[in-house]
Amino acid sequence: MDFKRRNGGPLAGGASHAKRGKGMNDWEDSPSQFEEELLMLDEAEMDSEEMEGQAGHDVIPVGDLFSADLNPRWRRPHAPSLDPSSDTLVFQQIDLDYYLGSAVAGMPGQSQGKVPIIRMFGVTDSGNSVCCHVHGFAPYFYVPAPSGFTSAYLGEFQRELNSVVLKDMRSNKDNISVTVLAVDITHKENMYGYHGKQSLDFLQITMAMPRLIAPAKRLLEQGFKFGPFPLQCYQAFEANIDFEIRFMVDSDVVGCCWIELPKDKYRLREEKNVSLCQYEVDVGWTDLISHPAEGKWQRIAPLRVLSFDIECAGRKGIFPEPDKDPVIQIASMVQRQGETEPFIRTVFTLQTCASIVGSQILCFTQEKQLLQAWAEFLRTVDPDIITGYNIQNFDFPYLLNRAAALKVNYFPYLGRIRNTKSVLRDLNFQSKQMGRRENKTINMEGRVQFDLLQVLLRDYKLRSYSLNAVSFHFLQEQKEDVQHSIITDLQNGNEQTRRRLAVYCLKDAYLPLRLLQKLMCVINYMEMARVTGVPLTYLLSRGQQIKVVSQLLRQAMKQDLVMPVVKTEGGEDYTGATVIEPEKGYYSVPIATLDFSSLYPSIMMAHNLCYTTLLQKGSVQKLGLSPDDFIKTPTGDQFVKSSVRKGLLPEILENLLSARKRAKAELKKETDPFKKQVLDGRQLALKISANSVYGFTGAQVGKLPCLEISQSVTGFGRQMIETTKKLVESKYTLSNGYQADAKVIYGDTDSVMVKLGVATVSEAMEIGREAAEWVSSHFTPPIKLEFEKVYYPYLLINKKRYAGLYFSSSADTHEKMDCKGIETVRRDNCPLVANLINTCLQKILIDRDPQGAVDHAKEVISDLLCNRIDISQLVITKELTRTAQEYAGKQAHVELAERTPSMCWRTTFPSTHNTTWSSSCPNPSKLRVSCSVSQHSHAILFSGLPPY
DNA sequence: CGCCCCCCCTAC
DNA sequence: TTAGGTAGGGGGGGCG
Repeated sequence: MDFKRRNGGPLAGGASHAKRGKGMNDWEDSPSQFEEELLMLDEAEMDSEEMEGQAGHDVIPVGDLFSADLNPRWRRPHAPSLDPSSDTLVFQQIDLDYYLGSAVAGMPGQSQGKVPIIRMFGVTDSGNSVCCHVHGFAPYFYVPAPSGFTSAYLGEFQRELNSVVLKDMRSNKDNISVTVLAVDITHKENMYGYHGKQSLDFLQITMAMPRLIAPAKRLLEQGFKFGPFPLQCYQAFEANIDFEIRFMVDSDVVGCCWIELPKDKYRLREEKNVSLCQYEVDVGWTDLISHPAEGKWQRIAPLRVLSFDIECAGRKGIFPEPDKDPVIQIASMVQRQGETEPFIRTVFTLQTCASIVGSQILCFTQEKQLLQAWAEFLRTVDPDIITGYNIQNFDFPYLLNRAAALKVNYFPYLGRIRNTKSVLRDLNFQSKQMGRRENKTINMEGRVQFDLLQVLLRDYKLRSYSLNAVSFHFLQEQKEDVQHSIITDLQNGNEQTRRRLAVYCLKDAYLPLRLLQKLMCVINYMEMARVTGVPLTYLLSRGQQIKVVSQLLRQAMKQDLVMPVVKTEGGEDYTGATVIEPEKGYYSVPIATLDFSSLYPSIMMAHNLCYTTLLQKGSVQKLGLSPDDFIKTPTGDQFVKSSVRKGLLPEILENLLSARKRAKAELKKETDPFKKQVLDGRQLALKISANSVYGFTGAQVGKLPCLEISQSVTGFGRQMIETTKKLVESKYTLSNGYQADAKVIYGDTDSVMVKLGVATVSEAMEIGREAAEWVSSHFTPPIKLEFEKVYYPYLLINKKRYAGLYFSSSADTHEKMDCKGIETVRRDNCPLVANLINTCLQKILIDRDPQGAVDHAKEVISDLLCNRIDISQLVITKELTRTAQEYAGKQAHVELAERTPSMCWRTTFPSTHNTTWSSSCPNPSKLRVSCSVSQHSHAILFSGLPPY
């Protein structure tokens, strides 16, 4: 039941490793490893292709003029001419938005005034960019028709609603004359609650613009009167759906899918192009074909990914400020998705800079020109995805503010729409998952901003999120060693010192690309977009709920079910899972672990739990249901069986899980590593999506909470883990001929740890498998208990805190030492503690030497108190602390790590809440350390004051 | 010192 | 104008 990918890497921070020790004076001795890499890239290219315009021009001094033709590689491949009467246009859509614009002649939809137009951006197989304007789709929502309503009243309803919405507008700067485009009668059913499948008359109200939906909904809710009907309040349905999602659901488009525009069905813009894309077309919304991401439509277009990093010359000890401190270098690397190396590597520098093999350097004498030229470069390269490290909250805002300060007027046009300025905005995002997070946003139409830091913050739990630490963790590679404090000095030196800075800057642009590739971010995010149906950008800018909403709407539409708008109000929490009281201790016998796979999804499927199957109070009598038609859950809630109506949520879950099975099967067969990656990303996305459905129903401040569902799910779960314990303990007994009475010593939510009383791992595995199968037969499919692993030996410290040697594939050798909840896996302890405990656990579990663990712990602590600890192992974090203080200045919150048993500083970055540890504590009297080993459990405990 | 609450982070 | 859930360990601080 993983809700989040975990940090699966090695224990961070502990290992000591030599850093390239270069001070100001010894930098020129030898090229760094990174420079050698760049050289190799250069040589590889020399071998494989003719060098057209680049050879011999590694350093280009640029005066007042800047030409985009400096390097022919910058441009996208030539776009062959397109004839809409004979050619279809096929592209992978990667971004989708809408705008208000004038209707285009010949396209469907309103012709008067401003109309909403969907815009899709994408790339063809040959790498050409596409901007596609989709016409004729208008926003709408539903309300139940009042009783006695007939089509004769439609006109009156529309006129009256139109008039109240107009009256409600405080200003009408767009000069809107028609707000309600249409009102139609449709047959729909409220998805919330089972009402005997009667479909009712609903009014589908189509508005002229998305932003008119909210006032229309509000006016109808507050009380609306028209014609002969009395004043009444109307409950709105689907009035809170983002317009992009509405369009995608209705046209069966999912994020990052392939779009086909059949010949004769679209128009090519030969003039009046508003975008920088190579093809710009118009199409009616019903004329485009969306291909489900299956078979050949799973492929990914050769997208251009740009990674960049900027350097600024700050003043001593002050965080750079864009109104004062100049941008001195911008390094950029561009790579095609699917290729292994960037084909553009360039640095824009202020003042001269010595050449770097394998990269192109453009030197500027004026900062203004540098910025101008880089913006031009970006528009020429025309990337689909822009990455970097913290570009969202640092590099882009800094560039925009700096360009504004220097009045570089053509700088802030970074999107693909010519006349749309990129503007900086503050965004406050708050969720329970991620806490409160203040972010900045910059609009960049048609390009996906894929800030690697944001990806890592969302998907990985790490001890440190600095680029250096992250690179070391995932790539075993680090940044070029340049202290921020000397950047300005390097800039003010000569072309060699600036060269050193440029190498550093290039590497900071290179590392995000490497990480993106290593973590398969682009592929995994695309697969998530395809599986859940939301645009790629939503995955980084929005929460979890929108993904479920998108799937729910798609499933509901097939059955003419509509989603109500519910007002969000927090209520009482409901009861969750059971954690079996642990029999704490050290077990020198094998402990078998049995798990329910996908527990909550399988409960929802097995018992048909859904909005559409929920029987609200009195429904059983009202609908005259027989006891065979419905079930009563452990929490007393009632749901109709699938024989009466199959729920939407179970359907969604079945689709997700069966698709996951297919993806895993295909993954097994597939030999192409690239396709394998896609499939693996897909199965992961499917698993995560299935797990988030339950959370959605329980999200009380959410789009459609239903506590009857979520509390029934956990209720079944509690019942099941109890039943499992009883079943196992009743069958595996001495009296039934087994070696011992089995005992469930622990269990959490969906698992039981069983002491079977056997001596070997293989026996435990054998009985474990048999027990899992036998217990499964007592539950409704697809609920299934599985044998997962054997721990041997096993140290059970407390609820949610244990460690053991993990056996699953082989009974002969353990795969790892598995630690749960202990200091070794927590990020709020300094690495020293984690390492100490880790070593102690190894001594206890692997060496089976508890006394050795005690001795080791005592030794470390005594070393610590006598200042004998070698702090070199903290060298990485030491550097990070300096970074924090120098970069964040007074903003960096530095406090004594009083609670930690080591001499550490704790440094918290205000922006990321990222905590790092470093160096000696200047006040050892605050130190609080002790170590004791409990006689019963052999557990290492740290508490209280030291024996000094 | 015990008790309660808050905070952080983890296990599911 | 936007946000997935509960259980639970363990440190630390305030309070009586």
